[in-house]
Amino acid sequence: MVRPTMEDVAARAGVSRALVSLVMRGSPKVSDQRRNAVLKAAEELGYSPHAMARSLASRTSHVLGVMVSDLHNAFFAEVVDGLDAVAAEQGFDLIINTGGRSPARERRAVQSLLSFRPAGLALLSPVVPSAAIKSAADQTSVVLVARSSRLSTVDTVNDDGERGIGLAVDHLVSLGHTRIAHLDGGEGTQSAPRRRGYLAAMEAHGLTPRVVASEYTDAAGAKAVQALLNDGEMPTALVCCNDFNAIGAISALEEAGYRVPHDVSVVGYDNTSLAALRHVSLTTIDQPRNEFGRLAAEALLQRVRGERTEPVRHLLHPSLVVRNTTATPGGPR
Amino acid sequence: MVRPTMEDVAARAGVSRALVSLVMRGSPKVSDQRRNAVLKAAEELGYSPHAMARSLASRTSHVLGVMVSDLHNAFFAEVVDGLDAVAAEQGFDLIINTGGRSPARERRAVQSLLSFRPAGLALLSPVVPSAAIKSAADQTSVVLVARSSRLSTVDTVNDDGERGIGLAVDHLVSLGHTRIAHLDGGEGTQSAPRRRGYLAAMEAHGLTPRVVASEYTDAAGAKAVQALLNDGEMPTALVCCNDFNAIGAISALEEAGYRVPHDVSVVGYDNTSLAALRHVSLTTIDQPRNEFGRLAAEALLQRVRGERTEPVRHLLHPSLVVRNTTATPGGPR
DNA sequence: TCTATTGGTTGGAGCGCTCTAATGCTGTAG
DNA sequence: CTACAGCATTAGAGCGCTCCAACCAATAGA
Repeated sequence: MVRPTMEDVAARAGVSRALVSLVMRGSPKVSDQRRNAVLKAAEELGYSPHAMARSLASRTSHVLGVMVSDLHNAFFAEVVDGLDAVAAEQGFDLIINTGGRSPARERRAVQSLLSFRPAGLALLSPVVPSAAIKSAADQTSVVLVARSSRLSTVDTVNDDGERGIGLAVDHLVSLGHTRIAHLDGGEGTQSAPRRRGYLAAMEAHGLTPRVVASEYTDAAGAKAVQALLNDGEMPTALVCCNDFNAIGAISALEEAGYRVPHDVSVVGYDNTSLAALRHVSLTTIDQPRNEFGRLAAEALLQRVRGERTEPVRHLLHPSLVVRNTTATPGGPR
Repeated sequence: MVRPTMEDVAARAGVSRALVSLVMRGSPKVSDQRRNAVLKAAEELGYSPHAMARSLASRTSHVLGVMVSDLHNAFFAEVVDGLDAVAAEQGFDLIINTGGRSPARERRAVQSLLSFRPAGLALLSPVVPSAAIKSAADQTSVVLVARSSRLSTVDTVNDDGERGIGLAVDHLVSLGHTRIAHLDGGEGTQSAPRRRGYLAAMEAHGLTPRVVASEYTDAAGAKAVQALLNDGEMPTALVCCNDFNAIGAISALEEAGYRVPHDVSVVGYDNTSLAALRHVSLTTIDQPRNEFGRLAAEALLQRVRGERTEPVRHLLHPSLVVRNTTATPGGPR
């Protein structure tokens, strides 16, 4: 378990430690003969370079830190895929961490990532206060994904939630719906733009909006439908704040004897893997998650390379994914 | 962006670097006066210790590496929660990484984790060949979660899949079912014990087993039901290899006009968050995922502390979660 | 022939920290 | 008044690596 060092490899290959260092970094200015000797010795000893010693000595880092606020949410898995693809392309490694949506734990997670002195830090939908983000940004380049910020030192990558909900409303209107309600995300991070988008789209179509208070869970979606039922008149279409909420809404509708989409159309938001299940087959709004990750990584790497110091604000276009929970009012023709 | 070092803090506090080091490590042998001066200086400078320099100098590590084979699967999120809880308790940090279920990428991920010289390494359901695991185990303590191994140098944490499926069969039999089929996981990691468990349980009850080839996806579950339909006689209950498979099976059953659980009962495996959705409400087998993580972390820390060198093999008891997809044959009374 | 030039190679300093051994400084006992 | 604990504090070496400047052929140009 005691691992060989460069010195050991150098001794075995009969060269200096500096030469081994050059070989390990793939320098061209090494004769083939020596290179092979070094590689052979390294192989025989099972040597692999010590990342920390390397970055300590070079005063540079080839590591990007990623704080995922919620590992349970597959949304972030795809963002990480995008980050990883770009990072790997450019010779960077990712180290990931999670805050479990608890500010305290998240703060610890960010501290822990910073203690590795990463070249950059991606915070995926962080819940820590803005001050904590600022202090991290004083120490390294920071990009925020799925959270906006006015800090001039951080980059951000978000989807255009206003536009996304607009797509949902347009789709329903084009099917002939006029009584379209919105199940609102309440305090959730992205619920404000989504609500704005709903109101704007309804107004643009000359329709009367109806916002029902709800939350980002399936239980909340079901509860909101109960409220709608008690209220009397059921709309012919529901635009939900996210997929979980939509699924809850659908099950409550079905329990109450409504058929989806025959009697009521339902649209979700996020295009989670859930929505694609044939048993669910939810019409929803897709966010380009992989692209989020790619752009976040690129933003970080641009700063690392010193190509840019101005903050960048990416606002990506969501898209509509039509499945089987929307139809013309009165049922599919 | 140029960060202060211990030297800077020492100068500001008017003490030596060694004393700052003692304060940072919470040593008791520092006078309160100096301690406060140091903490104040550190605070003012925004100093935080450099994890790599620290572990380089101390030749020890307070980091556990975690390789998650698939970040998209929420199963692992809970395992990570367990790992994190125990690690944090004992002053260890987690660094996570993912292999995206690709052996090549996974290998890179493990290499990257090893380059940080972690105190231990947890591999969650790795797909790399056993040789790669062995070579990692030569370099640090390794624990495998949701993958078994005969390597004498690694610990393992698994659920007893045989017993889990047994619980499902027992449950169905107690409801009065006799024609119970198993949708098999094919090449999947845990499908062999699950199949064995099914066969053993059926035999124990004196029933005729029926294994249908399938896979760990909802599409495969639906396809297996199609095969069953073409085959003629539909069983009254289905024990599926996992939750996704079960959901696919359910939707295919419903499309074919069967009611679940009225005509056919369905049991999943894994108790994913999916299963708990009211729209799905799937009877399934729960694995103690959080416990997986806790035990994995403890196994690692035992080795780190040198308390144990013999490998440990944890085989945890799964449990049955009854929801709304199982009932007496012919429908709930 | 002598000086540049080039390409391969090396020693040594130093990155930010920890750890050991040694230092200075009380206070108490002999 | 010396001796010796016992404690807080510090200097210095060293962790595994990178980087710089220096070095040493071997070749090219004058």
